[in-house]
Amino acid sequence: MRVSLKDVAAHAGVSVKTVSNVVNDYPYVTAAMRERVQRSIDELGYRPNLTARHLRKGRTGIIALALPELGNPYFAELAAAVIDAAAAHDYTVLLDHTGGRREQEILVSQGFRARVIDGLILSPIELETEDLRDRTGDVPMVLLGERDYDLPYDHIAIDNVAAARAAVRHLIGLGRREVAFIGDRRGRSEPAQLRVRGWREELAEAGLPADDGLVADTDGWGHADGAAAMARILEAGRRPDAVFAYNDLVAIGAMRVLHARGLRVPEDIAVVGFDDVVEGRFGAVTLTSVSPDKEAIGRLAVESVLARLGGKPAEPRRFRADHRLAERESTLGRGAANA
Amino acid sequence: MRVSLKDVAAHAGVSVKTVSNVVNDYPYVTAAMRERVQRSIDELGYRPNLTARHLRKGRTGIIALALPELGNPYFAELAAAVIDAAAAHDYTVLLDHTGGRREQEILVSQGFRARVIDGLILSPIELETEDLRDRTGDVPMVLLGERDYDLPYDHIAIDNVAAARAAVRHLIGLGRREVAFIGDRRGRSEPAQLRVRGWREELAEAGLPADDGLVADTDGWGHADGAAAMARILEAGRRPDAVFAYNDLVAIGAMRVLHARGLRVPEDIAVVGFDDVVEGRFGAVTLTSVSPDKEAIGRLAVESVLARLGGKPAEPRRFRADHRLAERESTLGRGAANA
DNA sequence: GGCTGAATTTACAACGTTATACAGCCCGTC
DNA sequence: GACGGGCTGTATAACGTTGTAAATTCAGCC
Repeated sequence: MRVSLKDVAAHAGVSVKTVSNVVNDYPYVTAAMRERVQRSIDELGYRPNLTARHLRKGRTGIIALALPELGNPYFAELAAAVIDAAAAHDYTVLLDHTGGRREQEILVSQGFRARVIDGLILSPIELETEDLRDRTGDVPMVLLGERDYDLPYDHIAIDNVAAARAAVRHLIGLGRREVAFIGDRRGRSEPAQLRVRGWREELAEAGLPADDGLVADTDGWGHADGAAAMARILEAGRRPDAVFAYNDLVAIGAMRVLHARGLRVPEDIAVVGFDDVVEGRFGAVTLTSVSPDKEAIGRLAVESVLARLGGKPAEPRRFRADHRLAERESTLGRGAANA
Repeated sequence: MRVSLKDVAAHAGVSVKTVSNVVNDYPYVTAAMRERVQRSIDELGYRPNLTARHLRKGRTGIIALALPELGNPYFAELAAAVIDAAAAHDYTVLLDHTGGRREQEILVSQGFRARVIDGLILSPIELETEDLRDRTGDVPMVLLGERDYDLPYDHIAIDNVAAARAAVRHLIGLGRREVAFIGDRRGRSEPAQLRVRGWREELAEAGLPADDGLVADTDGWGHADGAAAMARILEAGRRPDAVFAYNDLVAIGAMRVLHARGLRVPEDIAVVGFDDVVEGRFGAVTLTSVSPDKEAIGRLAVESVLARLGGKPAEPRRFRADHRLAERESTLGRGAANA
């Protein structure tokens, strides 16, 4: 059985509290006593039981991070950033994935999946505002990503509309006139809507028509979805000279189809993705992509959830993490600097 | 403040234990009592404090999974498999990443990173047998991956030598005669050694020379490492007709370089990877790859760590998960079935 | 040598839960 | 109508830790 404070106390011939004092570096302990107790601790191999400590203190030292899917490298990279940011505050991260399904997201937001946690960072996809309304308020929660909820939770996102506009502006600046958007979800995904809006606004500003026939829906946001949507556009007889994809996976899937049909990127069709995942930097054609500052997002998320720990009812805050456009071969052509 | 059993008991006018009995579906509770208590529970919004429950029961319901890096999609996909397998047993997963660094791995194996856990699944890269020798034995641990430790821990791996041989056999069967291996770590990585061994054995069996000049070292196992190694081989004036890479990321990095230099895959050089990550199925040229059964690995890992919970000192077991070769365009050429 | 006050150590009660053991109660039986 | 036994419900004591407050020790000083 495991060694407890009591065992150490008996072994050292002192009270339990004294051992606790040594373990916690309580100042009023004589050097002699400290050494004597420490010897017993070492000898017995005592290790504090964190569950008990947490029960006593009311904190667990764990925050949960719930992401739609780990298979998407964007989320994997984000998870790594959150884990590192949490470690810097002596917190560990319990990871969950929701598949982006509303039910799972509700379960997570209510704390039914991971319940021994001090805080929750949730990246919702389908979750609705009403799903959060009667959330029991004991565990602070921070929302991540593009959805905009009118609720008193901290929220960390990048400016999707601005980012999308920058991407489309880049394409227009390169002389492209027919820019498709791939990755809408039949208007039912808010982040996709924001990016479509950016696309629309930037085209309008350039005096170009925003042709709804060039907005392609997808079921998901993986490689296969991008490939299927790109194929549909081409089979409908459309031939845009540029594609702005919801994310990098969709973009890479689309490029795969273009390649298979003998269309050159970027000569025939330029492609811009979103997320700047590592994968995009190592395809046959490197991918131009909107690059959110993942470290900043992870850091902000951890810091804001930890700041709420005391249950302080501060005003909810909205953080905007930075983004930039990483320009690569899929828009600039072979030999482009690998930004 | 949070509602506790005591509050519910006071509200319902019964003892604490009775409320506990209702919560835990203890059979000897009358329907009337059950309903009365349940009403109080609902009214007050009671939710059990798992920390306390865990303290009492000695279990936390959490297992830790420590992987080298999440950025590698193989590990992200594996993590997803473990999370799902754990959820099937009502366990949640605390995720950590070690960067594949020995010190981090030691810390994790000793439980210094995540300490509120019932069990640990560790995928080591640099960890040495001696690092585990004086591990304090309270938390059961299962090792994942290719390293072979002579220690009493369950271990789950695929047969690396056999898998590597299958990959090389496939290349030889396609008529390739000069097969490079990319991704050794100067002989210091055991899993790489196993794959090199498979490469060597299969070449020997085919009566082909195993040319050490065609074994390329890398510092890591990411895209960039594969790209650098491939470039080095070509710059040394070598022109193999096939490449077997340590993993898919290395393979994709290598293909990127081949493409940039105008070499065609597979016509000029066929490429085989390892891990079968999704990314490999959506490049301009889809990647032939050794495909380990990740679901099986995740399932076996969770099941064996949970089986050890009682501290039963059963004989350590070694599980071999299945693998197969997913044959795609990087060896078969355009139009290959997308296995 | 006893007094004072600071420095050190300790006893005890929590934190919220469940296991154990026991106390009623109701029912049928002899 | 007392007795045994199966149902229900309860008091109490843990689980291992730390905060509080009280007890002890000790040095310095009159």
